[in-house]
Amino acid sequence: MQSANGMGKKKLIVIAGPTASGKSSVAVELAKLINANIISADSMQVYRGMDIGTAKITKEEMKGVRHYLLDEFAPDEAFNVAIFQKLAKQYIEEIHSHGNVPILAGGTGFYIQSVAFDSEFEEMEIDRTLRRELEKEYDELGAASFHEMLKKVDAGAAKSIHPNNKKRMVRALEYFRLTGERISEHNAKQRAKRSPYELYYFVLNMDREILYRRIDERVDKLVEAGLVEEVNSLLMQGYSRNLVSMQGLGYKEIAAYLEGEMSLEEAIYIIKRDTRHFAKRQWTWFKREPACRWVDISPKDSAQDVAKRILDVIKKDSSRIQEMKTHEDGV
RNA sequence: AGGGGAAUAGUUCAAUGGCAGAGCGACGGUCUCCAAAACCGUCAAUGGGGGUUCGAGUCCCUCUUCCCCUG
Repeated sequence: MQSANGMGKKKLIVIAGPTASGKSSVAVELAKLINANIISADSMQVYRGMDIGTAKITKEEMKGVRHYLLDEFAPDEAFNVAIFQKLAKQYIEEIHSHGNVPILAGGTGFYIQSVAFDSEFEEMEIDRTLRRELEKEYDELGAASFHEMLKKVDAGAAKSIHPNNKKRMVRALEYFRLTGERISEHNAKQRAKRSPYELYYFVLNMDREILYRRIDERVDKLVEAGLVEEVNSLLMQGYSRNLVSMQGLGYKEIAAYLEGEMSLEEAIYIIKRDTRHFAKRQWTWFKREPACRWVDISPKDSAQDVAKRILDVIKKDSSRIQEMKTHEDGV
């Protein structure tokens, strides 16, 4: 019998948080405690050959815990939420079928949402042409006229999307043309969804000052570890600067440096700044997600400590759900 | 010490004597198929004192601070 509060549902643990908060190692420690497997929820770590810039977890750091969705794509392959969701759902099922618990770990809130709340995406692989056309139309008509056009078919979307936001303007109209449904209505429906999982959604949280310092330090370390060489090697292999994967933090800036557009110092400054901005956007995302539980950590806490604290919360919740279940059965 | 120059938002720069603006930043936010992307909003300044003028960031005097040159 399926009902609210996770009864009858399968467990899914999420370890999220801003970049450089220590998610990866906490996820590993937690996985060791409960015999779980980890699915990476990261839009950049799926790419092979992009290791240093994405601060990808190493074999040793995995400590024998199985990780999914790392290194699955070449840097010039298309990747997006829909693809992520499809694969992640497959892996979750596979992990459950082995009797293990899946941990979704990463910083891409949008991707986590798509799995944790099972967003619906239509099949639309083929339709790159329509999007191209709409993008062209947007450029030709200008933001204001395009906005008017959208308003005629989907007033709700037109109201909530800023005319300057080309990506979402185009997407909203594309969605309508493709499905005949308004994206504003679709989104409202999706937002009302409950998780199909017994969901434990944790967000690692750290003092802002401290996190920003960690980001600066990490960028310096990445450069020392050979970020420039990594980007150079990708370019030499023929991966173009305008690939989506090459828009990742650290990659576009170092590519610009290698092309002589800026000094290395400038590139490093920009990477640090933009990574801080990124962390801020991640916070904003998780803040508006009501399912999130914030785990305050300080740099002194070891990954094991944090993992234990998280496990305590899971146990408590889990036993409450169990109680409710037996109570319901007894009635 | 003498001579010259500068002083405007956290920072880099704007502003015929006529409503002090912009970029970067900091802060807040949006997000349901490019999301490490894309986009929006808010904050914040004329170094101190005097004068000229209907009106001074702008002109004059003075103090302070900084830069350059000479010694």
